[in-house]
Amino acid sequence: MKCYNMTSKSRSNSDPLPDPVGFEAHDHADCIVTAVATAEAHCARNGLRFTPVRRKALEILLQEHRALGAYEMLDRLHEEGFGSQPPVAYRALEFLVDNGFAHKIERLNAFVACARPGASHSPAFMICRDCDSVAETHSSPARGAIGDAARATGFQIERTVVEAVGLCPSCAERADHA
Amino acid sequence: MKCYNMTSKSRSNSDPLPDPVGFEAHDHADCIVTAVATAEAHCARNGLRFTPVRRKALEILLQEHRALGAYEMLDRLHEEGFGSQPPVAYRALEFLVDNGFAHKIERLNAFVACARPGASHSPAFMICRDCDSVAETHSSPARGAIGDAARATGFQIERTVVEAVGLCPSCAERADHA
DNA sequence: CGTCTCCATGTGATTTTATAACATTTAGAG
DNA sequence: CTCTAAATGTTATAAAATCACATGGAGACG
Repeated sequence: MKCYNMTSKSRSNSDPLPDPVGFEAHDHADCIVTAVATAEAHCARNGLRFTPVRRKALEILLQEHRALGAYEMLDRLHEEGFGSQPPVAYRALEFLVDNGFAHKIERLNAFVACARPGASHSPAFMICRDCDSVAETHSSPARGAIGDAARATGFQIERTVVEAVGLCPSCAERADHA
Repeated sequence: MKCYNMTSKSRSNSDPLPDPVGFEAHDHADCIVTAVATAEAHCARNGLRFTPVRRKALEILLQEHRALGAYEMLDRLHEEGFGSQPPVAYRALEFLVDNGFAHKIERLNAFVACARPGASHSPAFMICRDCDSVAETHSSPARGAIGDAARATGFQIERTVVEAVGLCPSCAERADHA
């Protein structure tokens, strides 16, 4: 299966794929296998329990390949035979986020699988305001204006939320036509 | 009244002020007057209605000088004689945010008065995970890794959310002692 | 001055997102 | 085998945000 490193909220299977400009095409089935294996190895190394719900939650995020709300995740997990109450989803997602297998998109109150599992990084996201697709890249908080400000004030940065909102290539093109 | 350009969530009047390292001391009463006047002028110039609720909401944010949740704002507005239902607060806050008089801190689901009203800018925030204080600075989205990624992919950035989470100077110092 | 229209305000109701509290189960240590 | 700590499941509730609709006031226009 071919797909693009871009996530779209409400795209049915019959819709055309979004314009891949700048978003690397890759083999999705393979990337799921790889990501799950990476997570499994990380857990084994660190004495973490990669339990069935946690594994399934990660698989769902990878399969969907888009930002999923906690309650959407809950529905999926429940369909798969897990519990039906919010904490089931929130706990699995918390585990994935804490261990770097997924990220929370604050702007959307939603979660995406990490595009670079294993690699320690400060993620940054580009969020399309039109189609809600999300692409992950990385930022260097220490460099740049915020790093300077932190050094100047004595603020110790532990984590950064960097989310750019705008138009993805395909929606920008559509907007131009109108 | 002297205060610091730093906002703290749960600091009673009797608590000592936070360490001002890196946070400019300034005359707070004056900064409120200036900010309100700036907003008023901007509205006059642009045919916007700077109504009583909107003005009061801005004054409250400025006075509090910290990130305020929508429901906290609602309580304050209600105390001042305005309506008691959530839309009252959400609408006033939306107006302030849309016009650059306030910003939403996504990470906290809360709002702060803009520290640079009038000046068009991409705000960035430093949020203390210990005391919830928030300091505003600015970022340059076009430069830096995210700008590069956007250009490379054809993503059009319209707005950025940049929030650094970590320890403010005073909480970092306290942590060192422990 | 009237009146029309648009926007703002106010309210009740509901939806969406997230956490608290506690019982039960299960994996792994010893 | 048993003990312990962590994980799972549940009910209940809190917190954040929006919907839908009635009322009211400011300004445009005649």
